[in-house]
Amino acid sequence: MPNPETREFIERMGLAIERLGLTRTFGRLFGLLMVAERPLSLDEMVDRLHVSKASVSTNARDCEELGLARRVGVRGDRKDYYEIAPGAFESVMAKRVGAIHAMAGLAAEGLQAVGDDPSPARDRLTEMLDFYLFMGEQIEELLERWREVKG
Amino acid sequence: MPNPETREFIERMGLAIERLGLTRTFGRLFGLLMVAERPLSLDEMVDRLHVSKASVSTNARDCEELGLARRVGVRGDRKDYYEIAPGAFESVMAKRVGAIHAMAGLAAEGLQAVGDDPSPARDRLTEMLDFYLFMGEQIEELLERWREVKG
DNA sequence: CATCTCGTTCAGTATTGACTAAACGTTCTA
DNA sequence: TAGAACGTTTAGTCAATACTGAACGAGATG
Repeated sequence: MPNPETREFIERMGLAIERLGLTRTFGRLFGLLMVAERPLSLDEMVDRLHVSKASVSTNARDCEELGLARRVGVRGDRKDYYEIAPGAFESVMAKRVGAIHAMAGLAAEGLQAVGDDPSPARDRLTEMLDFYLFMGEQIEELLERWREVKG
Repeated sequence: MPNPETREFIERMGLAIERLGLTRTFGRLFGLLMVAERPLSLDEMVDRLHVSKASVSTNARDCEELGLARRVGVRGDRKDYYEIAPGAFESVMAKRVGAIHAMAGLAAEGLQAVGDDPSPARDRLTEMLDFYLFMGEQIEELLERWREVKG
C-alpha cells in the first residue's frame, strides 16, 4: 500500500497544509490518514512518515482537537488508532467562518475607533464590515446546504 | 489622530493577521493603512509602528503584491505613499478560493493514487473532492454577487 | 559636482518553534 | 512482582525567519 502515488499525495498534502500556515509534518500526517485503508496506530504512522513518535503523538492529537481526525479503538488492543473524522472538511471551513466573524468584529471596533465623522478610513472599515458580515453569513448557508445534500 | 483606540485596533489587527499565518508587523501595517485618513509614506509608517524602515519597506511591498495595498503618488513629492487597495478584501477571499481549488486538485490526485477499487480512502477522497468543488464554485459566486452589489 | 533624499538590499542577530531522544506514568501480562 | 507495551511529557537542538543597522544606488537639488 505504500505505493509511490500515495507517497506523492502525502507529500503534496504536506506542502499544501504548510502553505496554509500549519506544519508540513502535520499535513503529511493528515494526508496519510486520508489515504489509509484503516485506522492507523502511532507506530504505523511513525513508520510511514519517518518522524519521531513524540512528533506523531502531538500532531495526531492536534489533528484530533482540530476536528480533522478521531481516535478509534480496536477490540483486544490498547493502542490508539486514528482515522479521518466524519465531516472533517466542514469543520475546517466552519473554523474559517469563525475567523471571518472575527474580522467583522475587528471592523466594528475600527469603526468605533475612527469616530462618527465621514472619512476614508470610515468608508474602508464600513466596507470591511459589510464584506465579512456578508461572507460569514453566506458561507454558513453554504455549509448548511452541503450538510443537507451529504449528511 | 494616533488616538488610543486606533492604536488598539492596529494591535488587534496585528494579532488577527498573525493568527492567519502572516507576521504581526505585516498585520499592524495593514491595520494602520486601514485607519489612515490619507496615504502614508514609509517614514510615516516607521513613526507610527516603531519598526525599522527596512521592515516597513518590505512589508509594504508585500502588502502591495498581495493586492491589499497600492502605491499612490503625490504631486511634487517623490516619496512612495501607500493606501489600502480597492477591493482588498475580495482579493484575499479570491486567493482563498485559489487554495480551495488546489485542495480539489489534490483530492483528484489522491483518487488517482488509491486506484479504482472501492475503499474507505476512496470514499474520503471523493467527499473531499466534492466538498472543495462545491465550495470553490459557490464562493466564487458569492464574490460575484458581492461585486454586483458593491462594485 | 557635491550633497540630500528615498527606497532597497544585505549581512548579522535574535527569536520562534518544530522535531528528537530520553525519561516517565500507566496499564496490561507473564 | 517484574517487565513489557503505549502514549505523553520535557529538556535540548536545530532550522527557519522576521527584524535591524548599515551600505548602496538612483534621482533630485543646491
